[in-house]
Amino acid sequence: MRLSNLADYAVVLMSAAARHCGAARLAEGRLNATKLAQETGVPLPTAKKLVSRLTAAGLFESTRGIGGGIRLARPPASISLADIVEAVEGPLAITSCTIDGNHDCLLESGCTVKPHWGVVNRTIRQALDDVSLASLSDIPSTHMSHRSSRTQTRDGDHARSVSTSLDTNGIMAG
Amino acid sequence: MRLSNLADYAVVLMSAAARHCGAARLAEGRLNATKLAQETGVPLPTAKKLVSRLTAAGLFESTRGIGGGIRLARPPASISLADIVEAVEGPLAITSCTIDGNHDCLLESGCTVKPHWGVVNRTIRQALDDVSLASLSDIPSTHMSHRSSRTQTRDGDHARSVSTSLDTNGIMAG
DNA sequence: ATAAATAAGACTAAATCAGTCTTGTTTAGA
DNA sequence: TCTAAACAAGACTGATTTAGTCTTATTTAT
Repeated sequence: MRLSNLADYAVVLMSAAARHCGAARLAEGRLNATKLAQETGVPLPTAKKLVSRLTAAGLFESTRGIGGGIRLARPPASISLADIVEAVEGPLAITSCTIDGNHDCLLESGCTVKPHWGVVNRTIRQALDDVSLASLSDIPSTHMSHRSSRTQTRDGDHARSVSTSLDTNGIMAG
Repeated sequence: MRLSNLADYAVVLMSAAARHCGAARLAEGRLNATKLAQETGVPLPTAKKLVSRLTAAGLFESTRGIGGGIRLARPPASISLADIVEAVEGPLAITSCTIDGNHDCLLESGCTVKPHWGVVNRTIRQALDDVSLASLSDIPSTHMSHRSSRTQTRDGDHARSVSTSLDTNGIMAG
């Protein structure tokens, strides 16, 4: 029930990208994976990989060659968390049985659980859809889900582990 | 962003248990992991493991010995999907930074993303909380998220792969 | 007191995920 | 026109997590 690290990184990366170029002022920055990695602290190779995926998914537009780079394909307001997560992790489904065409079910037609997954799934998707990239780039705070201050490669150790006293702004008080 | 197989199995298992004993008529059935495995098609060793975890989490009550078995610790109406998922997967948090006390964040205090995870997280938890075990045991249909009709062990091959034409009751039309 | 039945926990194997490296493509400059 | 530098894209390897199997410990009826 957790987001993969890759998806989390992707959100951070795109959030940074949104702050930078924002489809409007595209010629401004000549943004690329390296720059994003520097700013966010995401390891460069991982950033490159994610940029690839996000480009393939149509969230970034890339230009090759010596003057190349990337830019957001759409304005930040029209990109949601759901878009990003789905681009990195694939179809957004809680259980494999909620994926279309998956009929390898062992239970013989007496399953009482399946109908409910659809509801849960829609709710979760909605929650992710309601947060746009634009809103992500506004309020500054402290976060990133790197598990540890891992060894940076020679590509740059622009990020350092910070321990702030800001924590748990409200989780699972259920 | 998918539930682990184990968590999915756990839901199916408890749903079956709810149909059976239901804390009220507890003496009725002498339910145990083996019986649940038979009825649901979940592999026996896996069922045993899950029963252990669910018992440790306080959702099942177990009795050892020759006449032993398990039963729901609380009435089905007061057990939610969130309870089950949390029992199997641990704290319900979308990103590791939403877990209390996790401060291994690489980004140096300018993170604009974190504040939003709390909202998303609460929404998701609510969605899982809104579905009770009681409601799961009512409407029959077809489902289970086993990926394949895998080779059953000698313990029993009570389950067989069924392919119905029932699909996608509403996912990610978003 | 013994043996059978059961839950609990340790262990092994598989799958997935994260991260690194190499290759291919493009364009500026000589 | 050729060469070299910059960049994205994709293949590969290692590590972590997850799923599944097996063994051990505990309890009670006989």
